[in-house]
Amino acid sequence: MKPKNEKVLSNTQRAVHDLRGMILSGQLAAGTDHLESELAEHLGMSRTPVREAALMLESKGLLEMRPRKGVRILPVSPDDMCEIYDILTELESLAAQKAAEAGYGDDKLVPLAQSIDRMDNAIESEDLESWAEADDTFHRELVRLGGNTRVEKIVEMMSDQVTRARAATLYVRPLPLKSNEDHRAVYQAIRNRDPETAHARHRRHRLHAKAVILEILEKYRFSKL
Amino acid sequence: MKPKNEKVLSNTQRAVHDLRGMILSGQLAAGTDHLESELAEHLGMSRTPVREAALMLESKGLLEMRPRKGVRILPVSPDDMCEIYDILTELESLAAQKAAEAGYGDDKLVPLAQSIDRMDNAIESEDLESWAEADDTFHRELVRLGGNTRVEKIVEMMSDQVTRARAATLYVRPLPLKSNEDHRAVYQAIRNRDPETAHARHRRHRLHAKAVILEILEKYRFSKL
DNA sequence: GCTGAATTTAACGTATACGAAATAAAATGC
DNA sequence: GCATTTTATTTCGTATACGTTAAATTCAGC
Repeated sequence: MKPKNEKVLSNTQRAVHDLRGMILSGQLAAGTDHLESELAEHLGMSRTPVREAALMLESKGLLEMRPRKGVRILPVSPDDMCEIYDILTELESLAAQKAAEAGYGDDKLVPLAQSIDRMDNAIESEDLESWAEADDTFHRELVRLGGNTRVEKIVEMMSDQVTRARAATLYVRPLPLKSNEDHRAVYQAIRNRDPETAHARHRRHRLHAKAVILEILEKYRFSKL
Repeated sequence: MKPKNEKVLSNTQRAVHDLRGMILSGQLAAGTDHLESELAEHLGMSRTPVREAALMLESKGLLEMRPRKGVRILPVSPDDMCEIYDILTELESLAAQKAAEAGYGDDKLVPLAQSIDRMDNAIESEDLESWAEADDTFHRELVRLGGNTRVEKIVEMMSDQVTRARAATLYVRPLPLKSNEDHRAVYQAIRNRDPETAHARHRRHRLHAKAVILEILEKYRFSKL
């Protein structure tokens, strides 16, 4: 049996996927400009699907289309980080609360528990890359359990915008030793169907994360990322 | 002197503006499908800018592009309303808190105060249309004072999605007599630079609004709007 | 040598064209 | 008369072409 998962993506979809990847990986660096025609050639398609993709990524906040200056990959300033972390704080805490209200059984919480374990292991072996990946999974899964599809979309959008910043600061941050305490507390609150605690604890977690990041940005004089 | 405000909008921008207007006004009804070519003809332009506009409105959640079924104007279900009100609750409360932290002088709060007065007058004369308009202004101004541009964008997006629903329920709702007490309390908390109260009070206000709306939708069996 | 006007160039915005894919319609076989 | 295959039609996805306009360059005048 051949896997029928070979979906036929349109060029526009491919362009969105590829451009997003190139932006998040830093291959298209923050602050740089790129002509539609260059991007089109690089992706092996005409300008039309590239423009459509750029329009979509523009409304996701990853880039900006400026007539005759090309497509600009948007940098993220400390002020932007501040805005984004404030939003993530509110919406993820809401998700934690809703997840606790939903009363999930342990089986539904397995991915959450697993990501916490993976973070423990990663810290043990000081593997920051896998820690970051597991942390992402935890947050994404938490939001998913919150059950608000719009919150999911918004959080994903915001996360995309800070991905480069996270990568840049990962190795100058203190080891997030205490961080998993929060994760566990949130997880337990959801298991115990305690919305108040889930909300409050996750909120605290995010506020702390924001403070840590902003301190780093200040200390290392990162003005654009 | 002729007003030089006659900006030259691109066709794509015009299409976004016009289509949004037609959707919010109900001229393009929720749940209906429209071919790109029809819309293009109606707007007096080719398919290219219409497609670009549709792409943008799709990422704003107003419509959905479905190959060969045309552009579908997205209806808003009670579940959607629930999601949206939850988000508005969190983000507007955050804005109220930040506005109070910012420590604005009375002069900066004039529009807020004015919109409250206009709501009073509107209720006095039972003019629901102007009440709704002033209420919108209050909320938009509050969010603006919050100073988080991303919150502004998101709230605007969510508001667009419920505009039709609000119009549909405006005349079957009880007169929002108590509502202005909340507005005043939030306003005073911002003046008094009391973030806690501003946040809590606005949150309460929004939670109540959500309950009212959902009750109406239930009572009148609105399943799509 | 510098400032401003004229010219050239380049990039975008958008119309148009066309092939591919999906749906609808028609025709064929049972 | 119904199911199935074939054909026709429609609509979209995307390449291409072109006029417009902003930016860059050249040139003229002081």
